[in-house]
Amino acid sequence: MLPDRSGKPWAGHLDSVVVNARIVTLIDVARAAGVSRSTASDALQGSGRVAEATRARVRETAEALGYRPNSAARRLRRADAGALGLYLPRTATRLDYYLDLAFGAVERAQHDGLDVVLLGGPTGSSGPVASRVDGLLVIDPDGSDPAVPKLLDAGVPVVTGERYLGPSRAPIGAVVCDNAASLAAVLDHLRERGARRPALLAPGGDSAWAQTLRVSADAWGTPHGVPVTVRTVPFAATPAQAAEAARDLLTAEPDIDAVVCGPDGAAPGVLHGARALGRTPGADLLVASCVDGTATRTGNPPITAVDLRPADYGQACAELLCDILADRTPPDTVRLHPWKLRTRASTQGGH
Amino acid sequence: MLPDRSGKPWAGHLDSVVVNARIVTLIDVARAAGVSRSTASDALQGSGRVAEATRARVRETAEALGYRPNSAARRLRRADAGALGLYLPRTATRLDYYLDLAFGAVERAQHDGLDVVLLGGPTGSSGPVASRVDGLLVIDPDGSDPAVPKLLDAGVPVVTGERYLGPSRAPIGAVVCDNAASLAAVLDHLRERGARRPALLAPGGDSAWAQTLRVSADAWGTPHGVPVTVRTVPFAATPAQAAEAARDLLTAEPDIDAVVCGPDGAAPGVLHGARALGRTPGADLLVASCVDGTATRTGNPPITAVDLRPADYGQACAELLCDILADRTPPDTVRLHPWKLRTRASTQGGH
DNA sequence: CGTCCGTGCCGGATCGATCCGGCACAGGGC
DNA sequence: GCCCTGTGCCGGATCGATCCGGCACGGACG
Repeated sequence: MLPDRSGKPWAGHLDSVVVNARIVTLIDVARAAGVSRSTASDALQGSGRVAEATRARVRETAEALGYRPNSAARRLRRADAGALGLYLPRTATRLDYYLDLAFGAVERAQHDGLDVVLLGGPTGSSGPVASRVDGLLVIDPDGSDPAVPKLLDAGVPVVTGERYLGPSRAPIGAVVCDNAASLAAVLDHLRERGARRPALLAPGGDSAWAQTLRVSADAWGTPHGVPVTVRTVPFAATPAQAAEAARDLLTAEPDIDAVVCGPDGAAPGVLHGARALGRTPGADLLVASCVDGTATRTGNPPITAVDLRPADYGQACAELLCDILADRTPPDTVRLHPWKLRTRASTQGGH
Repeated sequence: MLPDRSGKPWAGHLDSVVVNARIVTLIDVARAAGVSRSTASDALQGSGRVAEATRARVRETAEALGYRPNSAARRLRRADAGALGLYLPRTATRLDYYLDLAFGAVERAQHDGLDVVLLGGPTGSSGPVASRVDGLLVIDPDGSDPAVPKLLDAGVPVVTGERYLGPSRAPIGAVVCDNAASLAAVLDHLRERGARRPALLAPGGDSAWAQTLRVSADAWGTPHGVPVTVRTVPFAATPAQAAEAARDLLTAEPDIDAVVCGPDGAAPGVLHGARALGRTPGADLLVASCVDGTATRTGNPPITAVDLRPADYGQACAELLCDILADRTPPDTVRLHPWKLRTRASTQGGH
């Protein structure tokens, strides 16, 4: 039996005015415009040799008939998928960051006529991804996530957001942030505001972002002659865990006068834990975060943070992948994404 | 020129061991198994009449050769798209809610072998969606969002999350929450905890959720003989706006002893605004939210809220759409999604 | 006037999987 | 021995857009 291509209850209004509505194909356009399929195709594509008058006529006919190219047919012929896959870490934190990033990627991808397919979590590999997407965006790949190597070996080009530090094949491109520099900027800012004994609640996990933060604290402290106390909390730390870590830290080393935490989600917990010990965030204890987000913007007090500009970041990742797919950029390109320090009341100091 | 289907630098490891690797098609499998294309197809599909021994042999050959069906070809022949579109409101709030929901939808869709395509915001319509997806999920459709009518008229079935109240064609299915009941449950809970003068910071906007909340406050208040003061704040209220609204409200009517706010993002603002007036959230002022989220879970104090269980909600939306597409469920089905009240310290009361 | 070349358009082949009608063969019933 | 039924497999057609080779026509030039 032929697949049902006729009218359905959900058919659009265009169909409801025409009896026995059918999908308009290129052949219909060609017939109506009095040309052949090839000419119609060339006219609409901009390819081939077509007289300007013919091209215009075909375009008008297509418009008038409501012609929509069948994407499956086009993809079959062109041997591409017309879509990018997007893999986000399935962590409980930084969610608004990832959603912003996703929409940024969608915006850039549709600029190149590509869809963005949201890939499932580590659980369901959901079958072969190769023939369904032209390339993959893998965001904040964690070295211990078993899904990442599979994606890197799926047979399509992969661009990562942040570097991939795992053992598998390297991605064909990456967009990275200079996390060492942004952490240094935060520590510089805290020093400027009077902090002498900063500490870092570093995120755990095997992502490049987390690893860089853990390593960079020392790299900043040594030349400044200021040891930075580093304590590791889970990547997706709950506020309760963050609060407990902050209490431990401030109890063990009471002269700590500034706390930098990793993801924005942990910041409210730090505020809470500090207050429980009688400290006043923003005054006798400066607080900052390495990631900006709802929690830092709306904190009480609002929390100084590094704005990674997630929507632009997502755009940049999609742009790099599109550029590589279209041969506008050579493989193995790495691009740098700029960040911005948002100074807020939590590092005001001055007590 | 033929599209390049040969080895590429990003080809997977399977290709790197074979010189001149090619994509394995059904014909290759058929030849290797000593049968015709049709038989190979039937054997792998489970359709047609095929001897069990043959079926097993074909399956093994396919596995051994690493055969992956070309999805474009399959979609062309079967006249389907193999994907669902997901349209999320591009609001600045409730982001984690929507991301959880999206992953829920992805999980359910891949159970039916479907991809989920993330649709862009109201700006870029990104061309015709009809031939790229088999159906659409439109979440929290706002009556004033111009993109929604376009999606409803795109020529594919649409399932909405929450009802669509706009003027356009109705969706073919919907998954709804009983928001009147959940608001009533919150108000009941507050009364039980001693509140006598509750107020609602209702969300603005034309979504069914927002409209229901605004209407339901009166519906609860009248039989209880307790007027519920309703003040409308923007749907995507910033904490600052929420704080200001709370201050206004509590200044104008100082005997208000409980505030219910709409989205979770507004709750911290309410806490802040109340404290600025010398009130103590959780003690002499109860606070609750109609949506659970990071902000309510991690608030200080943690805020009682209605958990809409977004991941399950996304699954339910995808499931309804899949069921309708597969004719397992008749069109125009509406399903009810259960919610749960999370009681937390912000409504402890007892001062 | 004959040849050459460039423009404009067209026909057929192609991508890969699916589906339907039909053929061949074996076995059973009369 | 003949017909009839049913199983197992196959060939061709099909989905719709794209792409390449090639044909026809008209102007230019020697």
